[in-house]
Amino acid sequence: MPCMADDSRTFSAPKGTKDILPPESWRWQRLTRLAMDMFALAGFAPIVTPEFEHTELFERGVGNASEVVTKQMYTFADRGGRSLTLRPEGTAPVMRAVLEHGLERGPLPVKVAYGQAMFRYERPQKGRTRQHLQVGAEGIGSENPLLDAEIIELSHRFIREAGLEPVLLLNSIGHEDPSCRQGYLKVLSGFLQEHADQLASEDRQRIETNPLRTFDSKERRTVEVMQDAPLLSDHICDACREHFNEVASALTDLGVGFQLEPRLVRGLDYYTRTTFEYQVGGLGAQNAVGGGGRYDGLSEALGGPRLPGIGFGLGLDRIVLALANTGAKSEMTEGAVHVYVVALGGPAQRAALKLATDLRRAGIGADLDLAGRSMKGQMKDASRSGARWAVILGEDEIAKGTAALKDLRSSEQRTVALAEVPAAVRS
RNA sequence: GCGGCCGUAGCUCAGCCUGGUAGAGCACCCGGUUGUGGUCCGGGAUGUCGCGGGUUCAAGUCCCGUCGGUCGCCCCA
Repeated sequence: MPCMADDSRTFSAPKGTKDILPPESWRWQRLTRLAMDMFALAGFAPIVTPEFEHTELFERGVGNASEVVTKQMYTFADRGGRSLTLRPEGTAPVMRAVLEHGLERGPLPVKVAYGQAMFRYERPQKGRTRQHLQVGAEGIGSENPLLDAEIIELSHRFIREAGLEPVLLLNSIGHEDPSCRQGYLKVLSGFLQEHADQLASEDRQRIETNPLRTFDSKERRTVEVMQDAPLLSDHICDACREHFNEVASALTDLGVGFQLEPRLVRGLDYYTRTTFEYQVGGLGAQNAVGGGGRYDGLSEALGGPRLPGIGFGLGLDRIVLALANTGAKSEMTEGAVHVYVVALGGPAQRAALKLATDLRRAGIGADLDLAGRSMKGQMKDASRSGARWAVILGEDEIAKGTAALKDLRSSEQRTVALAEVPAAVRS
C-alpha cells in the first residue's frame, strides 16, 4: 500500500483513519439509514451535536479515571485559548445538549438518536481506528426499567436486522452509594489487597485507581484470581436488584435472549445499574460491536438536576467488519442507476444529457457517458452500472424523435418515442 | 506507550536467500462488428520497487535509520 506521507506530491489519510469508498460505502449508508429509521419508529428523534466540546465536559462526564479521558482524547487549544476535545463518545454531549436547552422541562423521557463519528487517540488495530462511526440512542429522564428493556430490545433488533447474531451480555453495577456499589468496592479492594501478590503488576496498580476494571483483565494470573472475587451482583442494594430483575423479565417478555454476566464492566465511569454489551466473532482482538447502560448520575455530574437515563452506542465499523466475516453476500454493489443513456456522436451527447436529466427529474435513476467512450465502451459501462435499461440515441433516433430501448437483462430491444421513455422504463 | 509481521503497477502479489537494464493475474482503455453490454480473442497505457543514508563497478535485492500499514498487548464501539 503506497504511503506517501513524506512525499511532497501526494497525501495519505492520517494514521488510524480511513476512506470509505464505493462499493463498500453503499453498505455504510444503508446501515446508517436502517438504524436511524428503526430508531425513529421507536420514537427516537435525530439529534446532531458538535464534533468537539469543552474538554471539561468529558472530564466530568466520562470520568477522570477512565482510560478514554486520561489517554485517548484528541484535545487541543483553539485560538481563543479554550481547551476543546473531539467527541470520544456520544452520551455526554447529548446530555449536555439536553441540559443546555432545557429539554428536561418538556415531556419525558427525551428520546434522541444519532449517527456520528467518535475520535479516540489509540494505536490502530483490527476493528479499532482513531475515528469511528457510532449509531446510538438515548432515553433521558426516566428510571423505569421498561425503558431499559425498550432501549436494549431496539439495539438488539438493529444488530440482528443488520445481519449479525450477537450475544447480549447483561449486568447491573448498582449505584453510587455506600449501601450499594461503594460498599462493594471496599469489599473488592480488600479482596484484591489480600491477593495482590498473585495479580499481574498492571492490575495491582488498579486496586487504587479503578478496582472494577480488574474484571476486564486478560492476564491469566489475574483472571484466575478473579474467579473467586466477590461479585457486585451479590452486593447491590435491594432497589437496584429489583430494578435489574424487572429489566431481565421484561426482556424475556419481549423475546430478547441474554446472558447474565456478573463480571461485565464497562469503561465509562458514568454507568450505573443496567449495563450491557453485544459480542460477535470475527473482530480480531476486539469482540464488542456495541454496548450501553444507565447513567443515572451523569446529569448531576455535569451540574444539572437529577435526570436518570439510559442509552447505547454501536460501532458501525465493527458491524461492517463482522458482516464481512459472516460471508454475507455483499449485494452492496447496486447503485440507484436504472437507465443508462448511450449517445452516438458528439451532438447526441447533448440530447443524452437532456434525456438523463428528464429521467432524474421524474425520479428515475439515470446515468450516461461523458468520457467519450465508443459505443461498445458505453454498453459495457451501462452493464457495469447495474442499469436495467440502455437507451440508445444516434443520429437516426434524434432525427425521428425516437430512442432505441434495450432491456439489458433479456437483451430485447425496441424503438419508442423519446417522450415515452420515462413511462417505458418504469414498468 | 510496548512487541511481531509487511511496504514492488489502480488492486492482489511474484522477484529479494545466491546484487547485473521491472514482472504476473485482475481491473482499465482500444480493436476484432457502418451503431449494441455481461463470454471469447488480440493489442495498449501504467511504476522515483515507501522515504533517507551506507556498502558495491553495479542495489527492488545486502546493512542502518525513518515513515507508514497491519496484527497483538493495554483499552474500547
